[in-house]
Amino acid sequence: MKLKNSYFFTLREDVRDEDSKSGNLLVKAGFIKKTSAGIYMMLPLGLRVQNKIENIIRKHMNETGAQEVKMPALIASEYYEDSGRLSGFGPSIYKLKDRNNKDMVLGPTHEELFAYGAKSMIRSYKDMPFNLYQFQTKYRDEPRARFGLIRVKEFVMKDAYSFDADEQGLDVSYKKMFDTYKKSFDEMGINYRIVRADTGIMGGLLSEEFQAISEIGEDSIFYCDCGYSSNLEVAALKYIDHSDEEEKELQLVETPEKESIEDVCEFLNIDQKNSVKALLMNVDGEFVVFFIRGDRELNETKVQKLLKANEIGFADDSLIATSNAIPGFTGPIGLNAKIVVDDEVLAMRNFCCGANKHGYHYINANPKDFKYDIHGDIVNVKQGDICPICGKPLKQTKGIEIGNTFKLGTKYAKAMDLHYLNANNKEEDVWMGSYGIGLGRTMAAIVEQNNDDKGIIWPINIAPYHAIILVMSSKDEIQNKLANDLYDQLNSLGIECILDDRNERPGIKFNDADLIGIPYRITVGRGASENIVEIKKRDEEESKNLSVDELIEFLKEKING
RNA sequence: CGGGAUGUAGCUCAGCUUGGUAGAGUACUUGAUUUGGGAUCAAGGUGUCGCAGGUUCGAAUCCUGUCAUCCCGACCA
Repeated sequence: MKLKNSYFFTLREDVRDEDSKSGNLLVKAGFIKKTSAGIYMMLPLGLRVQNKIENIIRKHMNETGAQEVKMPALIASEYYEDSGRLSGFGPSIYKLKDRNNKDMVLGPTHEELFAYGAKSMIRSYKDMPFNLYQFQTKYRDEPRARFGLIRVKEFVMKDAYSFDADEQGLDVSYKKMFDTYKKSFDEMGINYRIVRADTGIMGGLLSEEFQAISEIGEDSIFYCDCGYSSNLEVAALKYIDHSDEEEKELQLVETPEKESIEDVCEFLNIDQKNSVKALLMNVDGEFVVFFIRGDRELNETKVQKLLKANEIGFADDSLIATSNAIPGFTGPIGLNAKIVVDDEVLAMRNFCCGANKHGYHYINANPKDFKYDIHGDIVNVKQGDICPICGKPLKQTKGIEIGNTFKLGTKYAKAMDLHYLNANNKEEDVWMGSYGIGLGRTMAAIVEQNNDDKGIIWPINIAPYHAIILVMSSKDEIQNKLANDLYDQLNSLGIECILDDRNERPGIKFNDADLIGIPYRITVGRGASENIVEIKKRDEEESKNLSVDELIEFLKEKING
């Protein structure tokens, strides 16, 4: 790309409506441009990066024998009705009607169509395994788009689907995709971590996420040196068992006007870890009171699973009034409501809790003092908790989910009637796996991880171009000729180049080169008459002067290996 | 959808409290001097002040509504 006559622009100042580092840098550097919230144009540089990411994934996918296809994005609603996900996705799915009033959707993900497609192929167990994938635009009406390309309403996803005759087969197919993802993200130079996650709307048996480590990540990740790694939403709590402690006598104490757990504990001079708090919740319209340790938070994902619930919110006054619960003073002892208690509470002894009497709490309460309906792990782990595998303290970080792998099992096969005949002439369900990578999100995550105050620093394998040649004085014949010759020569060697031949001052060219983050910068200036040019890596301070021949050898070595 | 904030030139913003008819920087055009880290001088073009209604002799400014965008929460690649 020669900049002089190209569609190329950069912005000097931060843009107002992009707060995330990556969003701001990608817009400033002219890789993307927003058209509305969560919807972006891919400009030439941005598209090149996305294509590089795509090609790395494609290469590794093809190596596994997976076959590339392309499904439509515009899909008749009936496919999603069959799987039950039309309602499952709720308002996140874009719905529209065609001229004949037929219900259509813009595909948010493609399990249904792939299952439908697979039906044409699968008759017998001999027809499997196989794996299909595509790069396709997905549409999701996100409740809130944010962070530039990280959470958007329209994005390109690589999605793959494996089809196997049984669970053992699925395990093999799954492992293949898992390894493919590792190879792909390694090649892109991403700092990521693989974590156990919730299966969510996808359903199925197992979900693992590839999380790019980043401050702005929307997911909390807990991990341990022993190899344990989990998303907060499913991270199991390893609590300390106090059940061997001697039980003291239950005692009612006055706690006037002390409603929050902080106030109560401070007033009674008790550690919050020795208290139990109540959460008065509305679970699909039913009043449920949860009891957890005073310093903990309820984990909605765990609750949804435990209670097989959809909607969880705080209970309003009318719902609370169906019981004898008193907000601020609710406790499990003598409470007439549906009670769900965290397992950790059952292992606590002599704790403080509400007395269901205005202005009073109990101290030295114990599990034997109350009844409950359901118990389970329903809280978030937090810093200071220990690893459920090895018992060492857990570490915490934040991640951007760039890829996800699911063992779906037979859920979609059952819903979509995807069956085959086994060796005994018996009909069986097909075992599916699904595997996604968000391309734009991956691009954004890489920018989040690779930048400085001057701009982006692309890893070489996904940089839009390998090198940028700056002509210091574009009116100088010798410099121009040298730069143009070099440009042609490098490109012919497979070293992708930008030639900055604009009639701009050096400072502008240096700054733009830094902003767009091209790995190698070649400056053609003073030394041009002696065939000497300067080369500098984007992420290093020092530059060095080389003859043109030396430069070509150097870059051939670095880039073509 | 709940909470907070912001909409004025291509971009970043001032002006609004106290109404009087539109500003700066940057970018852009032309010329000159410049040319190894965002030049200098001179001349020049640039706006439905987000939109709609209201108050007023008069609204960017006050009031009402509405739309858009960002941030904090529930969702996900």
